[in-house]
Amino acid sequence: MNISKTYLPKETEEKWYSYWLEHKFFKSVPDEREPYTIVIPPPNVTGVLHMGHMLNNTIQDVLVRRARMQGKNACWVPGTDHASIATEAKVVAMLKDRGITKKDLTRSEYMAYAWEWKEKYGGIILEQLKKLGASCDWDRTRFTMEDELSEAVFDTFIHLYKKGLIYRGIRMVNWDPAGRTGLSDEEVIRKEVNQKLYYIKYQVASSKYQDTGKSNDLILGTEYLTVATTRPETIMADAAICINPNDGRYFHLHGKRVLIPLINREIPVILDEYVTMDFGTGCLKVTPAHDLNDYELGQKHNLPVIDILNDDGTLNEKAQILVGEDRFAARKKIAVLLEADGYLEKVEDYKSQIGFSERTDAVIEPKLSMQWFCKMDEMAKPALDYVLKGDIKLIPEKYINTYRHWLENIKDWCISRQLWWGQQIPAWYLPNGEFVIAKTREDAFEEAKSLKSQNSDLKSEDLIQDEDVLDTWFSSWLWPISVFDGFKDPNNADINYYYPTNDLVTAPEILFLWVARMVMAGHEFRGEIPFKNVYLTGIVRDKLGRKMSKSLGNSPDPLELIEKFGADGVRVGMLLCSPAGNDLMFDESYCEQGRNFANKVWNAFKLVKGWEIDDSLPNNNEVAIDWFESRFNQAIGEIEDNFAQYRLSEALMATYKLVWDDFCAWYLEMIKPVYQHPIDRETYNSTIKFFENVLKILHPFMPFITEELWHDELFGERSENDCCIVAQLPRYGKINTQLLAEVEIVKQIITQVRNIRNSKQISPKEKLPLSVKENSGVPYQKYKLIITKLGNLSTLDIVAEKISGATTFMVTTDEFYIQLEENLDPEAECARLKKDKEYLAGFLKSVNSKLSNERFMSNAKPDIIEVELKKKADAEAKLKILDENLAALAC
RNA sequence: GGGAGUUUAGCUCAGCUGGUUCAGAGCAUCUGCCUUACAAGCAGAGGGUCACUGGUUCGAACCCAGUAACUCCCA
Repeated sequence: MNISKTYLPKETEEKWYSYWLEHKFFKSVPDEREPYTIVIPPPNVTGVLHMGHMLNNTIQDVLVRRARMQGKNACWVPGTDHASIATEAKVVAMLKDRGITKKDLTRSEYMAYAWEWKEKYGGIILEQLKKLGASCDWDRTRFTMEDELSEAVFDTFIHLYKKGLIYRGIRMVNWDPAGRTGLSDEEVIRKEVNQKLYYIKYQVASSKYQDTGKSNDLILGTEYLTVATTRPETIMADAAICINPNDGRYFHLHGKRVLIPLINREIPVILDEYVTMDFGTGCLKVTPAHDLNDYELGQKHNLPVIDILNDDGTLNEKAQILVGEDRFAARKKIAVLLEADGYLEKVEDYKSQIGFSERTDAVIEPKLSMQWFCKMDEMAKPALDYVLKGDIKLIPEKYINTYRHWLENIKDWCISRQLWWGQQIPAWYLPNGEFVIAKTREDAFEEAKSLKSQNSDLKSEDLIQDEDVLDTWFSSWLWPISVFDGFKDPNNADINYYYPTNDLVTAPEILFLWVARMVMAGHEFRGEIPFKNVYLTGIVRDKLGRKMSKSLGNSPDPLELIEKFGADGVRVGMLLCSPAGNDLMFDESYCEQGRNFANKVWNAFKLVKGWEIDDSLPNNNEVAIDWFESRFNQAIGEIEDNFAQYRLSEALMATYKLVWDDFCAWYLEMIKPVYQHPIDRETYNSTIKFFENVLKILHPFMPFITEELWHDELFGERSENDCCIVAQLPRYGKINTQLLAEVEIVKQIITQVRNIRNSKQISPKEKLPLSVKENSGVPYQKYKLIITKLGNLSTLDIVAEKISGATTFMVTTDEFYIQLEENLDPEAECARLKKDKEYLAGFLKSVNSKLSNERFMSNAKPDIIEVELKKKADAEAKLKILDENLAALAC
């Protein structure tokens, strides 16, 4: 027999992953069993595995493997998301490498390149997930832009449009002037930037105007108001000046009008409590076309929208001055102009948050444009109810508040994007500007012909499809339904069996973007929830608490981690530092701990593997066997409880301690035969059984090492399909609580003996004599063997009298004596006992003060009083013994 | 600006309905061990004013109010 000294993950992992695949253990088809379903949050096709995926998918795999081992029909559906913007960026970069620019391509040429890119790189991340051990049903792999899923997108778009839930409208979007596209909020990166705050003077009209109300009669006064702005180049787009109605400094401005410097356009002074009085001067310039908040303010006050910027960020004719200048150049120039004409009061340094394009790093320009929207308020209501009623559980619960807050203040969803990669909006424009909604040109043509306004010579080619594509989330919100073809065939066997799914594991960042919308889609299109539980993971940070990011370079490469510590080690490492819902401060050392744990299991196996059986030997280990069985069952209960609450790291820790401490450090040590001595058959068989159970409960966390060991001949013959991955988890069995309690006492005794050995620097090899004067009723005879073995004792005598001149210790109220060869140090002994006494006396005092407190006695529940009385009795008994021992030492 | 959350040992976190000898776990640290399963290990030990200030209560890490620091989400 030649077993390596440490566990070597590499060969094991590949071997078993292929074995599982070959034997189709990940595959799921509907049958009579209870289903357990997870749909993967589809990673972007552009994605490479990062630590967030590692965490997320480890959790999913643990849940799926556990369900599988509970006898459920476990189905984990994998797939990828087409990720419009991210992919478009990759494709544009690829084209650039080949010397092609997107502008030179037609839409269909471009799409051909994009698909080429997708086919080449789009599956990388799924391959990487296999290294982690992810037990997805790969036959079910889907892609949000494959034909069938796109069909679903078009159908739902049309459905919602017909229902009146989709409309076109003008709205402020994040405009990237370099990329010349709108961006979603998620693609905007906010950074703090040093800027200048310009204080600009606006001339106030005289009071004569107030009387006549005709602007012709405007008479200029000498009065000015001052506005602080970071964007002086947008003053030409101003629609009003806004002040807080409660601002005492400006009561005299109520109802007045002012002139925009340089262009002398006249605008009103309006009142709104939106303006903070202590920022800047308290006067806010309202520029509806170029600021989101100003836009909303403008809507409220019916202000005109004057857009002075072109798509590329240069000023247009509406600006009247500096036309054609870039916005930043214009900013500098206008400051000079203002200064020259005396309109610039001062300039201050100012720090503020500015949005940048994730792709081009250009400063984002809020811009009004025609977009498609999906109405949300109607759909939000049932989505909220599901969560509030508890049909869908959010874990941790704190997210219910966040979820509610969002849904109660929901805004319509802008679903169009100025990109090519994605589902093109199925809207077709007629030459007269009208449009129809239809899936195909043919359908659109039919539809268009039926419009009253159309003349009969309308041709199919006259229709022009909307250039924009749909937001990626407009396909991913259908994911739990579309992966089971629930749109194409709403009554098929898969969707009826697997839907609603059980658990969704995802990041809290996309609670609104994705989770809430899936709930809406589930209700809208199936009248049902899409999943029962949503487990929201934390964000993986480095140990300094910083988010992991490419630019910081603080993110380890998951594949290198797997290389270094093994997949099992990394999985354990991830879970060890991931309390439910909190961010996790990842550090490689957790993976090291995971690897060490795998190694521990490996070595326990080596030990048992080395044993020879001697059938003539009696079983002396009944107590140890009974104890471990009870302890195991107790731990199963704890683990199940933790899983029920989705406390995965605690479930793992309970498993870890059961295996390392109880199984390895206590049980195996209790029964381990002396080196090169055989073991009896009964103990051996029980141990093998225990070991097999240990492998089972470890499997969801550590699939590879457990599968490897499972197939060792130590555990007997295995048929081809007898694998750990499909073994049935041990069920909760009976617990002997008295035995468990007594063994805890036994462990304390052993620890005390070892402690004394350690503190007196006695070699671990030297056997010590121990005597016990039992007062508590613990049947020590029963545990003699165990205590003698683990305490390395020469004798264990049960005595009736105290032994003088011995080192003593107490466990509960039982007294223990070790007679050492050399004289004990009475002073040290004395000091130790006195310290114990002091502690006990203090403890007793606090108990007594409670018991003598009338209000405690009259208010506390009877069982609490009972406990206090018991504490008192115990403490008094122990004190008595201590006093006797102290007396014996004459100190 | 609005909302949510966090603060317990050096680190990461448990601590349920206020009451067991309740101040815990893992890691790290320290001491002693190469005791033939494992030094990626074994044995033992030491670490905390439960952020701060008040309050409620017979009793507070836990409930209430305020303060401070940090984090996230929305704007």
